[in-house]
Amino acid sequence: MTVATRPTSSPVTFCENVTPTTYAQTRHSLDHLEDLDLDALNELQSSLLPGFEPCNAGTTTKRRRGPPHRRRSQGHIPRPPNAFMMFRQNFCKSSQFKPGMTDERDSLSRLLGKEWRQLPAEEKSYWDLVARIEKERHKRLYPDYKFKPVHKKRKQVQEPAGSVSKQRISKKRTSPAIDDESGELNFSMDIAKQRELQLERNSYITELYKCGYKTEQLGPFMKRFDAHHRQKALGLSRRPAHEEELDADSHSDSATLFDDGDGYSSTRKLNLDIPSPSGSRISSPATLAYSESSSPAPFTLPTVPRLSSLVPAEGFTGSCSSWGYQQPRRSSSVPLPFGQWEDNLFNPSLTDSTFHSTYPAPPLSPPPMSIMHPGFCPSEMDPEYTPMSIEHRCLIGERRASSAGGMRRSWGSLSKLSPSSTYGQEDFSTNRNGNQWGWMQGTDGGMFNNGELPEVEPGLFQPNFDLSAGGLGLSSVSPHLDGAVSPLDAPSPLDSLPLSFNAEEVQIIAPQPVSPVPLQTFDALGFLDSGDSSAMVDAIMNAEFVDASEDGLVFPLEVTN
DNA sequence: AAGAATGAAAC
DNA sequence: GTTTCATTCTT
Repeated sequence: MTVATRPTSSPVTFCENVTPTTYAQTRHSLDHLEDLDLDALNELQSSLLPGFEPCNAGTTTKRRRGPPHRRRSQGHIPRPPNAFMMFRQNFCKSSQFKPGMTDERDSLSRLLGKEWRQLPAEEKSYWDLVARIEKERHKRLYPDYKFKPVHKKRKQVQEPAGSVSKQRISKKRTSPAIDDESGELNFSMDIAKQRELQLERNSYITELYKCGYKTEQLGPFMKRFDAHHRQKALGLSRRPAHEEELDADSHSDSATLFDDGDGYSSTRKLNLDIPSPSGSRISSPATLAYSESSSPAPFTLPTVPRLSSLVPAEGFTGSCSSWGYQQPRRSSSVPLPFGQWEDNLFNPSLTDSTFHSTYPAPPLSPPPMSIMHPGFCPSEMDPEYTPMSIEHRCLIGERRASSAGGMRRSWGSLSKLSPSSTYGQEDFSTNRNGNQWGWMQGTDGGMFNNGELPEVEPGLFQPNFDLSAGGLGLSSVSPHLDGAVSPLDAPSPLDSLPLSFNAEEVQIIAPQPVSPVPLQTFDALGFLDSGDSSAMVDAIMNAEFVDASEDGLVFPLEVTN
């Protein structure tokens, strides 16, 4: 476990230490690979690549069944891999990666592509060397090999002079995150700003990928991102919801970077994996993802600040009897639905004052980045949010709002909690000011022993996680951190609290593996598509209640009259 | 002859 | 879907 003295926002790369460390010892000049025989090459390669076995050139022996002309059994000889291929293969072989970490191959490829482009020159040259050796080995093993790609007949497309081939345009569109200056970001903004925004946009996309989102799921995220920044740049007041809907639906010339014709609409399709209304219990995929027996964690993600001691800041003269730090967390049960939430968030016709006090609702103005992600319900305490309708409640899934919305984990010192029959002395620690304090969880004031947080909350690693700092009973000093706050660069909560702390008492919890949370929608009855909300409400009200407190199953919506 | 386009390598 | 390189196609 790594212990640091200060929470940092040091960049956490997606795949640290992908390059074997032995490189340093073998950096001597290797200009004469051509002179080495196969044995020498094998030896050299094994010294460079841990786990290297001098089998056939190419790399692994087992290979997926390819097209007939490329079967090993047919005597096909694969090309020698290039540096990137070696890099990628090594990553997949290494303990960092296990099959199943990403559902989608291409997201891994994209991540690795980005990683490769950012790889320090020194590490790149390591992989160049490995690839060179591989090439030489290949030459020794198959002296007569010649790469003979089979060219398909290129179809002749006659274009009128001056027009641009469509093929050419689409060909260059490699990753949505790269080098695309077109799209919605192109409003009146100077070039430098645009570039900066583009970079921000790219890293946002990377964050999403890291958290397991798939390319086709990014549409709503980027839609909000673009809308938010366009608004910011133009300094406009709120843009009517229907206009945004129009933007999304009409594929006009204001296409976004993700608009491939069906970019946004694809996320509107419902992915049904939900409890049946009859109340049969179906385990949530999210629950599975959190369980220990599920597939291995995808990535090592950032660290979490953790306080072992809090004391009021010097000069703080607040009158509250309790103070602390609140960290909103997402419910650990199930993810929020995708797409529908986004698409309806701004629809003013979907408000309903009945649930004013209980449920989060669409914002009146462009949302802070923190709620541009489905998966985080803003606090009902926030004046920015208006009442929420039944429709909205359905949109957040068939759960009580309390479990759908962001929960808050608090810790700090509470005068109302003192050693008693409920909480024993062992539940408290004494800080250096002599104050007793303990951790609390949720809203019930339950405490954990001796300052230990019970578990690492996976939601902390979500890109949608909002590190807003709040003080218990200290609303005046709980700044809401607006803007794109990813766990990677969110300011330490320590920075925004009226607290001082002992540097040596601040620890970093070692990075914990976190499984990607499957994104799903929970439209049990399929009404969202039909738009028949009254039927939906009827059905939900008649649905059997499923008690699932233990294993985090989905609750039917609790309807209050 | 030079530049563009494309296949193949691993997963 | 990734990067790179060898080869082939096009101008």
